[in-house]
Amino acid sequence: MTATLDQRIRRDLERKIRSGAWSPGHRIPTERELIAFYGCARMTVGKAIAALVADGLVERRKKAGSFVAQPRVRTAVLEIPDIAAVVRARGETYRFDLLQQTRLTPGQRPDPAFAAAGDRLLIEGVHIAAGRPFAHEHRLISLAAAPGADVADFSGRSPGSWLLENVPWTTARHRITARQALDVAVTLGLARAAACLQVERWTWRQDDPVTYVRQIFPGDRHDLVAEFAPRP
Amino acid sequence: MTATLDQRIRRDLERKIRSGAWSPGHRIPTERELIAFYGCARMTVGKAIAALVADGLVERRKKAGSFVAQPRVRTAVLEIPDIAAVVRARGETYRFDLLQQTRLTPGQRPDPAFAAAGDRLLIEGVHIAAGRPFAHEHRLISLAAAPGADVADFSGRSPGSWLLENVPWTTARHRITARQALDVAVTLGLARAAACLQVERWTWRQDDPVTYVRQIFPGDRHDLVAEFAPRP
DNA sequence: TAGTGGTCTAGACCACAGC
DNA sequence: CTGTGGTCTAGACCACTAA
Repeated sequence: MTATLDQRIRRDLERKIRSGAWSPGHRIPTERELIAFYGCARMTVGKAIAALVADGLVERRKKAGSFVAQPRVRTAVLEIPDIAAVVRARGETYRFDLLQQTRLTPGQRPDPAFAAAGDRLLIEGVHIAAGRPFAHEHRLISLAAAPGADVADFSGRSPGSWLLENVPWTTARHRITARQALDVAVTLGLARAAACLQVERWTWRQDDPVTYVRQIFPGDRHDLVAEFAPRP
Repeated sequence: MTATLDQRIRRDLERKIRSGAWSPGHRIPTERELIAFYGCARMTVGKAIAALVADGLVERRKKAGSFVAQPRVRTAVLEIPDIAAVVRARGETYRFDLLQQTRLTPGQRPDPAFAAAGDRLLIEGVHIAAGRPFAHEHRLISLAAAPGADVADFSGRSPGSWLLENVPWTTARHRITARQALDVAVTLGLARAAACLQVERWTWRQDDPVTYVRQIFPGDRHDLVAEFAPRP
């Protein structure tokens, strides 16, 4: 009861939808009807309905009105946190073991996954949790987009956290697949056929590629959880 | 240039942030300063900034002001679409082969992953794309939450799409892991050690559990892509 | 305590899609 | 056409908190 007016209206409408009292396709009252019902300004009911639209509960069509949307398993919000933070949240010690750090010139070892112009830094390493391998990391960094990366010290500290602090705002794309350990089996201390979760991430600053990273987790030591829940 | 005023202001501010002109921690002008600059009402700049807050680009503190947020790889929006829709979008034929359909009474074969009261329906089947196995599905449905599921016909049609149409609004939680094919290897036509992507989904209506589903995809035939991009 | 964001009002005009 | 949502204005009061 201490919430703001638009939040209370929003919850009121959401309850009617989630309970099934208003089923999918049902036309909800017009903004002007809701104004009269709640005795408030139009902007206030508009804000409440806009939040429901953002959550996919309602669809709006001009002249026709606002309708309860068909439920769909559409999207989920996936947490892709920093590995060091995950490990420390478990109460385990964390460190990053650097296996390789090489500067590549444009022609050298082109990677189809990461087509940055100019020099790139190739980094390979292992995230260690409580003394045991937690994830293998293979990373390429564009030195044009991240100047200073070639003189940073990645023995002990993961390049991911360095980039987070030193390269400003980014856009990212993730790809999640399953694969066998194979060439990283020895590094991770697994059988070659062990199932692993592979997360790839491409990061841009404006339109320039900044970094590509491929992280491989033992399937039995890591999972990803995605929530799709209404906002409180 | 045809966008609305709040969108143009939002883009204007976002460009300053993403380009690095305003770096993380920088204090952006107050709403009242922006009003003067853009010559508009306070609600309009408020809407623009609220959108930036929703995207995690800006943090606001009363009395102190609004600041460019520290970039974090926080969350990504993951598409978890209907399997039938994915297959058909590829231009392949789709069907669902039912392997087992059993009604369970409360005491029978309790599943730690799905603790619904009352009778449950256990469904096991395979999603078939272009004649080849695409995913194995193991599902439990609470008959209290989804009445009618026990008389529905799931030979040919996936229970997921049936539920989507027949059970109103839901909340969902997803878990993504990697595993070997093992007991579903024969069904999917894979080696027992083949790496597979396993997606589990728990669904509630209000606070009542509706269904639990575990889908297993051959690692080389499926992936999940998550975008974290600014809104246009 | 003063300045900031947070919320709300009571209007207004417009574009658009159904009728 | 007419009603709907979409957007915007020019104010207002309040809660919070950093200075």
